[in-house]
Amino acid sequence: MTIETQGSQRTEPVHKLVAASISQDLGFLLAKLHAAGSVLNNRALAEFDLKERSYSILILANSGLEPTQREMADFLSLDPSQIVALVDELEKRGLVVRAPGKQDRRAKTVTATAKGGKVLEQASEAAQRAEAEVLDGLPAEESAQLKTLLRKALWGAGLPG
Amino acid sequence: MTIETQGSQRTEPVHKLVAASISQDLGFLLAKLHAAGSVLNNRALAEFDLKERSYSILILANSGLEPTQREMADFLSLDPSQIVALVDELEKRGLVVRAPGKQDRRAKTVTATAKGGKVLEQASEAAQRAEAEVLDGLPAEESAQLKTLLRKALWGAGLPG
DNA sequence: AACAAATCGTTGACATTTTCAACTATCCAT
DNA sequence: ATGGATAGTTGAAAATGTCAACGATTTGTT
Repeated sequence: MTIETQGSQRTEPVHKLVAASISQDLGFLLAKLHAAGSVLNNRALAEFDLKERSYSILILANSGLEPTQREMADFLSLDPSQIVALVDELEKRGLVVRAPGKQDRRAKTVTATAKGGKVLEQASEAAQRAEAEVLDGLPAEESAQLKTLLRKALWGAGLPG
Repeated sequence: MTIETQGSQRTEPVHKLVAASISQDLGFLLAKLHAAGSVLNNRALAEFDLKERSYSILILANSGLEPTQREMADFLSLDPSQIVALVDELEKRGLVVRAPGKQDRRAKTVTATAKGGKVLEQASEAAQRAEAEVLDGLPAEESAQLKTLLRKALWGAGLPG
């Protein structure tokens, strides 16, 4: 507990091994920043009995897009069976409801309830703060740039926002 | 199979749900790009009987930094017990060797063998190609920028390279 | 020097997550 | 109408993650 920790820098103490070439590997960088972020995110969401997974389901349910479970599975890169469990729990808590798809009765659309919307509103703020903490090392402009580049890498030019 | 896919764009077909606000969430973006990359990475590394995990161990072992298992655990955000299993397997295959730490005999440093170096050399090329595929949607300059921003978010200004 | 507390690798138990194959109900194309 | 695909669900199996304990060693304190 010497004086070294002067700023509010959240960035990790620079590790001896950063010098290794793996620090140039995209997969590693993504995994590591994601790991760091997950800890903060889950900690922030725990207050609302949510985890990253259930939080993302809730966001989609509240988007107004009336997504089906299959669509959520594809979009979140999760197995459909995992969606079942996540939606089950959120539904049991009264945060979302399932409804049969209007064009396709096999499908079930998931929609947030009013209560779900309320919870999400608060949880979002907490998640925002967690994200800000992860991006503590970057000035605002570069944070925005990072996110833009990630979106572009995923979906190319035809981007929202 | 209409005409739409004109370029060599690897980027996913833009999903209906990109419009949801979760597409602005850093954690989600990291997870999703990481997931997409992992598939390609592991596919590329399978040829050498490596996965992302063992690959990263091998890189560190070959770095010349003589990392201990503990250092690797910290740096890779893995539990020390997982390192044991990974190093066990690589050692069994003759790609790395364990040696007692010189200052600290509790610790064990892990070093790549000549054979390990050879394998790594080839595996790296495959991983490079996989990474290029993931970044297909981004021009070279933006790819470099993305990686720089990730490093900066992780370790702040005191960066290598 | 002697002791206590902390650390490193390892093991094994336990929980969580992932992956996959079935099954029913429904849709779609012919 | 029939056959083949697809949505959701269930449950089992495999892989991963988490954690507490232990012997061997180091470090700090007296």
